[in-house]
Amino acid sequence: MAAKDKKTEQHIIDTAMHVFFTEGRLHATTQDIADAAGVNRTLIHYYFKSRDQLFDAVFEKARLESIREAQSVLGAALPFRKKIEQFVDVLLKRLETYPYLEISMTTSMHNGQPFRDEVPEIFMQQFLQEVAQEMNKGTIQRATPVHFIMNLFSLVIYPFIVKPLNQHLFGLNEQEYEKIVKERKTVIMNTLFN
Amino acid sequence: MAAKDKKTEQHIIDTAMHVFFTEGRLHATTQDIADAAGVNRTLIHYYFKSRDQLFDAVFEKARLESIREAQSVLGAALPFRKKIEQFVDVLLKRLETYPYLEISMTTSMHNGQPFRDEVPEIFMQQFLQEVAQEMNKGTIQRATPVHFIMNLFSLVIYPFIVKPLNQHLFGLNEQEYEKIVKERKTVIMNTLFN
DNA sequence: CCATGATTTAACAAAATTGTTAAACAAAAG
DNA sequence: CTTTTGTTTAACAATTTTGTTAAATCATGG
Repeated sequence: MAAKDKKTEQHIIDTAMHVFFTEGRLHATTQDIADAAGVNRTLIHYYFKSRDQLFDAVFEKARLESIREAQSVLGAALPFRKKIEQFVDVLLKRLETYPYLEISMTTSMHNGQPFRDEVPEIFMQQFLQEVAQEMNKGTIQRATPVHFIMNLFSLVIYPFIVKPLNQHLFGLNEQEYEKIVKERKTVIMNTLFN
Repeated sequence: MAAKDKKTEQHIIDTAMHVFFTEGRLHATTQDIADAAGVNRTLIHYYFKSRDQLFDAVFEKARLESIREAQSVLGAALPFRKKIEQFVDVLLKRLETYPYLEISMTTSMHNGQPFRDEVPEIFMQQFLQEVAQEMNKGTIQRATPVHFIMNLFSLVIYPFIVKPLNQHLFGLNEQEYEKIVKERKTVIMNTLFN
């Protein structure tokens, strides 16, 4: 039953990802996750020895997915602006699925969850060079290249993270916030490019 | 002893804010907080009936501080650009003290922590009008005014939130990240203004 | 100094959570 | 059909956490 094996194991991981990264319940119990997965709590210990090891599996999968996704766009052979546009799309789509992903991973890293792969990603180093070239062309603001990517991530991700806070601050209801979100991509592109 | 009274009560709140918003340990126990405050756990129940009520007090204080700070700058009679510059300074300073503030408040709001004051802030509505005027002048990108403030918050706050994630992604050590942070203000101003 | 409120100590009950074990049951593979 | 593997059930121990209580001690204002 190697097939079903992996299937259930992955189902538990996926459910945990949903609980952590979609619902933002980073300190959900093993029982919570078992319930959400429609599975007995004992089964979680059967596949993952402990809560910590389930965490490890979840974070490793999330990390790999994020990197693969970023790489597939940023590493592609595309005109720079087109590439950024696509990447914004990818990020926005992922945020709909996992609004709490970055926030959770950061919190966890801060509280001792280590990254398995401590090596910086190579594709990112390559992309940084591409950014530098673009700065020389004058299409984007001249600065240390990481700033461009920081700006990109910030502008896309942050408004999703603090949605409830923003709704209160600006006095926006659900629909009004939806409307703003729809405008975001254009605003972001205009902000990033000269 | 009304004086000492409030003193200790505030000390506990301040300590909790430190634990939550500086260290990012949002699910610290009452014992953790008592220890950090150098105080007996029973005393926490003496001042705050329950963990939840301590939470309420902490979040209410954080919220009021944030609003007061924002208001004092954004509500001041200053040229627009100068105002934004000052606000970036204020935000950056606050982030050094409480890097996990926004992230924590958002997570908590999502998990049921309600805002006492559900009324949107008036000063923000006024400031939004100021932003609209500035857009008409052409000094900043033309869009729905909230976008400008979203951009501002995003660009300043997000890189702090995901510092560990960014360090890994870009392969930056502590000093290198410090250097980037120092450059942030200029980059942000250049990004926000045409 | 003494009365009052602040703070600690100790001890405890109740609940929640994690982790373990053994037995039973289900389903699919050989 | 029988063995193996996946899954559930039940019961339990250990730990952590919250919340409560009563008594003792400390500090200070009147």
